[in-house]
Amino acid sequence: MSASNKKPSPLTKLSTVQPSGKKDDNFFQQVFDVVRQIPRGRVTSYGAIAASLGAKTSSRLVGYAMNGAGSIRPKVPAHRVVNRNGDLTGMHHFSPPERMQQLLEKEGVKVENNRVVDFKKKFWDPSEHADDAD
DNA sequence: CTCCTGACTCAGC
DNA sequence: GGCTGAGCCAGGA
Repeated sequence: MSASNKKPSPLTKLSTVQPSGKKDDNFFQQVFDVVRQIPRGRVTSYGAIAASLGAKTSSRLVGYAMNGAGSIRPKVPAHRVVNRNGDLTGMHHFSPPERMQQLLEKEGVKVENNRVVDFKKKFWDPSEHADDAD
């Protein structure tokens, strides 16, 4: 009933930025780190990752960072990262675009019409597990 | 150095 | 209900 699906998102400021004189690609590194923490059979959105990093406004950078996900090591489950609608926006960047859907389905995530089924159910909030790093 | 694009998202019309 | 513009940061031409 009622479809009042709002996302208040308290936004916990847990940004673990360490201005130790070394900033480099901290942002990208953090994104990869969070994505790697995504459990199997779960998915998350770019904005969620960006928000967990304290840069929800930089949701674009998350996607941009994933651009090199297939080139960095260890491998990053970029296929578990979709947009806020649960659409496989980045599927076109995979070797074969269908690879993303196959990987998701293989992990138990149903995908239909390039969209994650029950995305909200499979949604994995990095902010809730951000503390589980290391 | 300047301009533009990009796997996003929100607000406005 | 869909389209447009603006904001974000980084990298390439």
